[in-house]
Amino acid sequence: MEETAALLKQKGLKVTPQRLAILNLLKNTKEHPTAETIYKKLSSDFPTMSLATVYKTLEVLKNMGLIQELNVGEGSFRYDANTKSHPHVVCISCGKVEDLDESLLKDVMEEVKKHTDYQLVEQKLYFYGYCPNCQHKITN
Amino acid sequence: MEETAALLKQKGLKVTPQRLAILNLLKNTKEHPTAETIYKKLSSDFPTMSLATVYKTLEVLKNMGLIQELNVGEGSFRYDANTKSHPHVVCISCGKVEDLDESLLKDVMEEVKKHTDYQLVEQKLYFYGYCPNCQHKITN
DNA sequence: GTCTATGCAAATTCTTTGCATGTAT
DNA sequence: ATACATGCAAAGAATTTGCATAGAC
Repeated sequence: MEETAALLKQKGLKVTPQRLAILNLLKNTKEHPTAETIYKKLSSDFPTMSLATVYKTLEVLKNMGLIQELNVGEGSFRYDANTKSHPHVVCISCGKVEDLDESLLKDVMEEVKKHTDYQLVEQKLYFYGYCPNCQHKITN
Repeated sequence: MEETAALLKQKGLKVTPQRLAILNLLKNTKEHPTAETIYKKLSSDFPTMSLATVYKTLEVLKNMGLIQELNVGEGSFRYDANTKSHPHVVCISCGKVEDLDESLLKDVMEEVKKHTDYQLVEQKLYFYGYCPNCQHKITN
């Protein structure tokens, strides 16, 4: 993943092992982890890394537009290397957070613009329900 | 507002001045206040009321389905006496949070169901942009 | 009178900050 | 060599909890 290093450099950021690890982790997961989760996952590779570094790094990456911060309604933030603002589905049984196809947005935005005189620039769409897995559990 | 007392009673809750005040405040505002805001607004009428009581009351009212909790992405929650899950617009200049017409939802949900195998039960839709007021400020 | 709600203070959780040291450039 | 990043510990904000007292029923 030399690509990740290039990304950081391009943004004028120093390339440190911690930054690489955090950004790569986010790029290679679909889990939308929290700062805490990231910290725990990396603590085997970086036993001395502090949670503060995770937060500082996430802040920097967010400001540089390399990641985005999600707020699913839990009281803590989740992070996503997909920076396009795309809709999410949250499983209300197991807590999993998944992406929804972004193609939804166009139609939705059209509709919304009819209903408001705000000049819209962004949106956050969260859908809640039972994932296929949890549907089975409940049925049984 | 004897109606509010009846609502509480009906849910098996004791009717206290604090609960009445909090629920009435939420019913009579379109501002989607935070716990802190509610606390401040009521502190003239209830100088001895504590913030913990506000939080406890909001928790109870939420669990009873009399209010809903919003998470606009600020790190603190807002509260709304309209318990139907309806979309919101947030002004990214002045921070105001307004309701959007709920009629939007039907079409949106139809569309979303085509894109996921989750069994959807709810959604939270937040749109961000500039309110008419702030649009003027920026233009000038 | 009983049982729940309140108010205070302390505790928790998530996140941010200050500062000395370490490290990428 | 310089400037920025890291790690630690302490501070901060939002929220929750424990417990004695007060108040609703």
